[in-house]
Amino acid sequence: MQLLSLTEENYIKAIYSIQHSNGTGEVSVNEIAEKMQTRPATVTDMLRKLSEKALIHYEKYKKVQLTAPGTKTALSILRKHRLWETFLYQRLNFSWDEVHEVAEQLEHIHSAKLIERLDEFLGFPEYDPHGDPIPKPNGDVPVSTAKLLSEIKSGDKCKIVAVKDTTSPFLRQLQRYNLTIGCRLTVLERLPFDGSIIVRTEKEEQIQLSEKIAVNLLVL
Amino acid sequence: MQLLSLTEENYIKAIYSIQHSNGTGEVSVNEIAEKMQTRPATVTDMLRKLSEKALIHYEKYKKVQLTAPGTKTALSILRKHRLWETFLYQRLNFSWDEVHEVAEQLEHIHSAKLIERLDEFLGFPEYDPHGDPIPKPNGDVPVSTAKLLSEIKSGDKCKIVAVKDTTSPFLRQLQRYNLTIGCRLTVLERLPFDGSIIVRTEKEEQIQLSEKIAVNLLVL
DNA sequence: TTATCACATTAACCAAGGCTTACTAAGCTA
DNA sequence: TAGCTTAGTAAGCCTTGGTTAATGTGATAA
Repeated sequence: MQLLSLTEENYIKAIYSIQHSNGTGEVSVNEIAEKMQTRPATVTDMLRKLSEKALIHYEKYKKVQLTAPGTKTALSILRKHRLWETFLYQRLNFSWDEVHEVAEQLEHIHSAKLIERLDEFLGFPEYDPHGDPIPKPNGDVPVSTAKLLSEIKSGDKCKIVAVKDTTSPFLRQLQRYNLTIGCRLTVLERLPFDGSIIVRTEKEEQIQLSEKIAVNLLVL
Repeated sequence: MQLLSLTEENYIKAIYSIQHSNGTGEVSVNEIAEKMQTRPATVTDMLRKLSEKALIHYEKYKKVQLTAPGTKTALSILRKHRLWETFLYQRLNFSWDEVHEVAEQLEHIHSAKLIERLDEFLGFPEYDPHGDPIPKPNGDVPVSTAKLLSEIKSGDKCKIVAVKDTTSPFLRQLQRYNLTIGCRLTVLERLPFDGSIIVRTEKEEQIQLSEKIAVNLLVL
C-alpha cells in the first residue's frame, strides 16, 4: 500500500462511503464533487491520479468503483478512524459528537504498528462508539444483524447498538433523551400518522421518538 | 496561537532545539539550514515568514531568537511530542527507540482538548520516557531534581526515573540486568578505580554497573 | 432517430508552499 | 582594508489541489 496524500485518502474515503450508501456500488463524478465540496473538473483530475495508482476502476464517462487495493486502502483508513474514535470515547472521555473531528486528523497518521497496538490496547473492539463496525487488519468487516428501530414491532424489546447518522445535532438530541449505545428499549406503540414510535427505557421513562430518529437508530 | 503548517512547526522546533543546545540562545541561519536539511536561502525565506507571524526576533544578518509567542508555540509542540511518546511507551508498549518517529507525526495533530485529555489520561506525567521534562499547558517546564546514578552516595537508596541515552544497545543492556524505569536500587559500593557501582535491586540481586551505565541512568 | 440536456472531460490557468541556483551584500577578522 | 564566511535577494521550479470556460458524451424523450 503506497503512501497517499491527505487529499487522496479523503477521496478514497469519499468514494468508499458513496459506494456503500447508494446501493449500486457505483459512484458518479458529481457525487464525489458534492461530497468533497469541490468542482467536477477537480474530481476528474483526481480520478485520473487514483486510477494511475490502481486504486479505482475508471473509464471516462463511466461510473467509478474502488479496486481491490483501493477498497483495502479505504478499509484501512476506516479502521484507523474508528479505532481512534473508540480510543477518544472510551479512554479520553470525549463525548459522542466530539470524536469524529479529531479522529479525522488521527486517521491520517501512518504507522501500522501504532494502529495494531492501539487495537490491542483497546481490547480488539468490533464496533466504534457509534456502533459502526471496525474493519479488521485483513479487511474483514464485522457484519451486524442490527435492524432499524423503525422496523421493530410494537411490544418487542431491543437494544441500541449503533447510530446511522453520526452528526452532532442527532447525537446531541439523543443525549437529551439520555439514549446511548447499549440502552435497552421496549417499543410500546407506533403511531401510523407520522411514524413516531413510543418507547420505554430501562428507567421506566417513556419517550416519543420521531420517525427520523427511529430510522437512524440501529438495534438488536 | 495561529495555525502553522507542518514545516513551520518544524522550523520552530528546530530553532528552539538549537537555542537550547548551544548555550548562547542565539541561532544562525546556517545552523537551521543544517538541522532542516535545506539551503540557507530557504531558511531566510522561512525566517521572514516566521518573523511576520511574530514568532521570532529577526533582523537581517543578525542571529535569530524565538519571541515569547514563538517559545510558547515551541513548548506546545514539545509538550505534544513528549506526551505522545509517553503514551506510546507506557500504554502501547512501544520501545524507547520506536516512540520518536511516530510522535513526530502525532505532535502535529491540532486539538487542545485532545492533548489535555491525553495528559490527564496519562496521570499528568512530568517526564517522558527519555526523562525529558514535559512542558505544562502554560509553558512551565518541570525542572528535574533527578541525579545521575553515578552521583549517589554509597548506602543511599534511589529509584530509576529516566535514561539519558536512548539508543537500543544501552536499553538492551539494561534489559539484561532487568533494570527499567521505576526500579528501586540501593547503592552498595562505589569502586574508585573505574567508577563502577554495585547496586542491590528490590529482588535482592546484586549488579555491578559500569560508570558508563551509571552516568546514563537518572535517579531520584 | 435524433435533439436535448445533464453530466463529464479538457485546457488553460491560479495560488500556496517549499524548495533551488546564481548572484550580491554584510560584517568579521587578519 | 582585503578577503572569507555568512546571509539575503531574485528568479524561478515543482507539486498539490484547486478554478473557469469551453467542449464532448451518451441516455432518453419526443
